[in-house]
Parts: sequence; structure tokens; C-alpha cells
Amino acid sequence: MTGHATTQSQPTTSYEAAAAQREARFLEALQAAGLRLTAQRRAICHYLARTDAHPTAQQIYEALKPQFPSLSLTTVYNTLDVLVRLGLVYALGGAGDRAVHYETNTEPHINLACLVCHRVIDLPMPEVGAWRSRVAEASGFKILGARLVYYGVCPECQRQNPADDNPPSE
Amino acid sequence: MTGHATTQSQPTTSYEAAAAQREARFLEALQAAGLRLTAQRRAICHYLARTDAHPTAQQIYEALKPQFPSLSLTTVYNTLDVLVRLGLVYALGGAGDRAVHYETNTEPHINLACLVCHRVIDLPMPEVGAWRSRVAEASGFKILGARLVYYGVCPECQRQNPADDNPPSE
DNA sequence: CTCCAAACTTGGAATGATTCTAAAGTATTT
DNA sequence: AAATACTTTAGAATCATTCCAAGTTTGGAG
Ligand SMILES: [Mn+2]
Ligand SMILES: [Mn+2]
Ligand SMILES: [Zn+2]
Ligand SMILES: [Zn+2]
Repeated sequence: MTGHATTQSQPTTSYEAAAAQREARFLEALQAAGLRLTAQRRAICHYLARTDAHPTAQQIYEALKPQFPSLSLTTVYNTLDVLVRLGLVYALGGAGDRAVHYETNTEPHINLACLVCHRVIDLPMPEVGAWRSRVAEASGFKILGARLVYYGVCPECQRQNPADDNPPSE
Repeated sequence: MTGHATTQSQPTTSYEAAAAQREARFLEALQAAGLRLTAQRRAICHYLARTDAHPTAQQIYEALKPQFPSLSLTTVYNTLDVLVRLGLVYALGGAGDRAVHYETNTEPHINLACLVCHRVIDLPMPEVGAWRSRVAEASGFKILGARLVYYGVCPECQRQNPADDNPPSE
């Protein structure tokens, strides 16, 4: 949408277009699953469609609370559960903190979790695309999501703790 | 060891030989890290070197408790932390239960976690071997472990709950 | 061999993310 | 409008994991 394409679609616009599309996919899937599109669910999908930060339930809650004071953390958990069960969002597990980080980027990639600063970044990796179906076929599993994560210490944190050779474990 | 090789090493023997070798690697690494080889750590390494079941801390504790009544769950956690920090064991995260499952198989493979029965099985995948270093190089991360997991429903659990389309999420 | 300090283990208490529950709110259907 | 089916919400309950203080064990110095 908004595809003026004067010379090239502006970064901002193209980003928002992609986000909107992703959000629409979420909402359609919820609807298709027979669920209602409540304001809470919309807000959460809106947020998820626009982050690449692998947030925790708590982070989503805090981000939305100001604009949506009645929102409850339980609803965030419930909605994430639904989205994970529909395979729209992946549950990645902890990153040094004890909270589950969620992932909305279903493009083939590997995640890198820093056990020190608890950030998770993406590393594109097209080869990964082939695995899912291969794994499903080879195992007979009904696959709902993936957790493709390498964990360790990011470059920044390595610089800040050159001596410390003992970061937390999970 | 025990390499009689009458005609071929017996399955049992070869399995035990591999396990013993893996255990030795654990113990050597602990020692190399300047840590003491206590009876508790030995017991835990012995157990880990011989399972392919991706156990939780609690499961390890319960398995060892009868033979080692004084063992404490805290020690199991502490030892797992050490092993994870040394990169000898990987922390895989939950499998439908809320507990972290640990992994001792450092051969390149993908894990499949069943969200219903909470079992995790291995799927060999040699290609995976190349990533770790590739990922490290591309990102600058110091990598300590991996969590290469697809989660869903195993064939057995699919059979038992044919109708149920809604397994738990994490 | 004896003694000391450092390294370890242990049981119990504390933490805190996630789950559960019951009550109240909202949409949908009759 | 009333009944019904879904949802949200606040607060309590869980329970895996972490923290802590105290008691043990270990390796080495003397
Ligand atoms: Mn990602
Ligand atoms: Mn495995
Ligand atoms: Zn970091
Ligand atoms: Zn199963």
C-alpha cells in the first residue's frame, strides 16, 4: 500500500507497509480460528507486527499499558498462547533472564541471544527455510514453531567484560 | 577401552565405551577449568554422559537421589550451570512443561520437542555442523551453546489426541 | 600429620515468571 | 431485552530456579 514509488519506496513507508501486512495476517488468522478481534488482541498484534526485538510478555505489557491502561498481563499471556498455537509467533525461551522471548519473524533465520544483556538478534539464513518441512517429514511431528537460537555473549558485552569469562548460563 | 575385538565390539560395550569417553571429557574439562572433581559432580557427569533423553534438573536429581541420598537439587543446578558455561552441555529450554531441558549431544543435530508428552528427540543433521562457527564469525558473538529445536506434537500424541488441535504453547 | 583457607554442598527460604480462578464485561444470537 | 458464548481482569497460586547462611570436604603449607 501507499506504493508511490517515486524512485524507490521510502524506507519508512515500505517498513510500515510490511508491518501492516504482517498485522493483517495475524488478525485474519485469529478470525479464521473463530476468535474475536478484541481491542486487546488488536493492540498486541499491532505491537508484535512492528517489533524485531523478541520481546517478553512483560515487555509487551509495559509497552502497551500507557496507551491501554486496562490491559492485563494475563491477557498478554493468553494472546501469545493463542498466537503460538496458531504458529504465527514462536516461543524462543530465555536469554539469560528467566523470561520467554517471543519471535514474530517467521522468515528463515537464526537467533543470537546474549546471556549478559538479554538481547536477541536475527541472523538471516536462507538455508534454514528448507528444514522445517524436512524435519516434519522425517519425524512425523506436527510442527508448531521453532527455537533456533545460539546463545553466548554479544560483541558489546564482550568489550565491557573482557576479563569475566563466566557469564550466566541460561 | 576393553577393546577385545573378538569379531566386532559388542553393541553394549561400544555404547558404554562411548559413554565413558564422553564422561571423561566432562571430567577433564571440569578439572581443566580449575574445578574439583567431587563425588556429586562425578555422579552428574556419569548420568549425563549416558542419557540421550534431554533431562531436566529435577529428573537428574530424582535419578541420582536413590544412589546418592545426600545430593541436593541445588547442586544439580550448580553443576549444570558450570557445564553449560563450559559449553559441554546445552540448555534447550522448555518442552511444554516449564522446566529447562538439558542436552549433552554436541553432534550436529536438530531437536524435536513434543509439547504434549514433553519428550525431546534428536534428529541427526550434519549440515548443522557448519553453522556454529559461521554464526560466530558473522556476528562476533562468543557462542556458548545452541538451542536448535522445533516444537509441536509427536506422532504418538497426535494419534492419542486426533481431535485436539490445541496443544499447550510452551 | 595437622591445620587453614578456599572450594563445595546442603536445606530451607526467597524470587518471580507463568498459570489458574472466579467474577465482571462484551459481543452475538434468539 | 434476555440468554448464551467469549473475553478480560485482578489477584491468588504454582513451582522451577535462585539465593543464602551454615556446615563439610579438599588440597596444600608448614
Ligand atoms: Mn528472530
Ligand atoms: Mn538433542
Ligand atoms: Zn550483550
Ligand atoms: Zn508426544
